[in-house]
Amino acid sequence: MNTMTAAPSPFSPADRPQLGLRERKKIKTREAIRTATYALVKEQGYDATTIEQIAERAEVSPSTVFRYFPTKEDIVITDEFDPIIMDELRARPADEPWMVTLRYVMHKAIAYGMKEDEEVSRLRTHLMVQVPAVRSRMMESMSVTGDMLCQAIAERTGRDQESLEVRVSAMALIGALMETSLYWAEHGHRDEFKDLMDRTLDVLEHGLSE
Amino acid sequence: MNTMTAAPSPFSPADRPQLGLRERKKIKTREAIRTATYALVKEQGYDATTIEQIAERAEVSPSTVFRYFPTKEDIVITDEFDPIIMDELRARPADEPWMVTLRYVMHKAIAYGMKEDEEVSRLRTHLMVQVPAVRSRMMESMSVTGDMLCQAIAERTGRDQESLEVRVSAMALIGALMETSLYWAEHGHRDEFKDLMDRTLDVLEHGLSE
DNA sequence: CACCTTTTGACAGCTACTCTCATTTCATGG
DNA sequence: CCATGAAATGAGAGTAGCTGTCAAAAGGTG
Repeated sequence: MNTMTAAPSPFSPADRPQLGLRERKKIKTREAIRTATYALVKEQGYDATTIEQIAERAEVSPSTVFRYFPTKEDIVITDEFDPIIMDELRARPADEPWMVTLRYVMHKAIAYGMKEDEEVSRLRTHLMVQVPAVRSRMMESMSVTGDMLCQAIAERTGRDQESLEVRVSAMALIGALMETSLYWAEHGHRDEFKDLMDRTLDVLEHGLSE
Repeated sequence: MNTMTAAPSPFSPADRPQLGLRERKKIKTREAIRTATYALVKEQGYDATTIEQIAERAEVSPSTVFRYFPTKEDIVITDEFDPIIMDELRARPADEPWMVTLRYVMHKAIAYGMKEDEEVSRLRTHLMVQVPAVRSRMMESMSVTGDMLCQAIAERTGRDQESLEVRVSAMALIGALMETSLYWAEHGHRDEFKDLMDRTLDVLEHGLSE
């Protein structure tokens, strides 16, 4: 479990005086690297942006960049949603139909993601479409979300978390969400993401038979 | 040249005299690289196997390896199924229920994949579980399959190939198949893959609502 | 055989990423 | 306030995947 503490963005380091100077600096460095990366990527594209450039603009050494993020892709694909989704899932009444819960939680997650920084959300999905490495890494990270979903589904339906059925359900859902994001980005973010999500959930709810 | 033994592909170069020497050599080189890779990976693992070693054993230069395969991962994740699946899909009567068609075609694809070389199939899925890069690349390549599936679904259901609904259906299916493969490998290939596939299709058919 | 095209190998170069080690920066107890 | 230990950083070397170029070799053709 990657409980790396430090819920990322919505709070600035100054808001948490209870943390030591060391911790606050770490958060600041993390944000500096991310900010530098987003800026450079917007200026010159993902591939043309090197770690060295990122390090330079963030005013750290290249070594430090790798200490904070295992890969270059990871710098752009923040996944802070997992714990939020999980909490929201658990907060719903246990007897609520699963699809209702899912729909509700997804709406919440979208709202959260948008509020944070819409432009960043767009850049991220844009990169998912354009840069295969980013898309791949995103899928990888979503499979972690998948494990989490398995747990949630198992809790709700009383089935075994490790059963094929549960795992397939989770992965089908992940794939569908992924494709929804891609669709949104490919169409220039013109649709309301929430509406697309609803249509996606409709498809999953009724099965692929028709 | 140590190939010629256990040719992975159902056709050996010698069987196709209609091709020029040039074409036959290319096929042979391709197979040599694959064979060398599989052997080395089995001996010392994926990460420990370098392109240089592969080139050496296949008796070609490293440059040539990259000419035949864009990435190291691609050497192990053959995807020759797409055209077969597509052909089989088109060969089914147009009024057959979609899920029946899908089930039939998947069975065919599995039978084909197994007959080819069971051990290679196992090694491949094993690598998918163990090596993230391979798993990622596999997903990437499956999204190509996804495009193809969109076309098939659109043809069958009369919907727009580019519609969100069709794309979500395809991607959910892909995700589910992926997870089924992983499940199979993680459980030591003990189950019959065909049975797992049936259970997966059951889940998709009835929707994730329950 | 001569000529053209395709394939190959050798090599140089870039960059993501890893590892090690010395230096600096923060935390803490006296 | 300082001394000691722990953590974070920077510098540098090294690995390996991957790209590009160019000349040599092999295959095809008249």
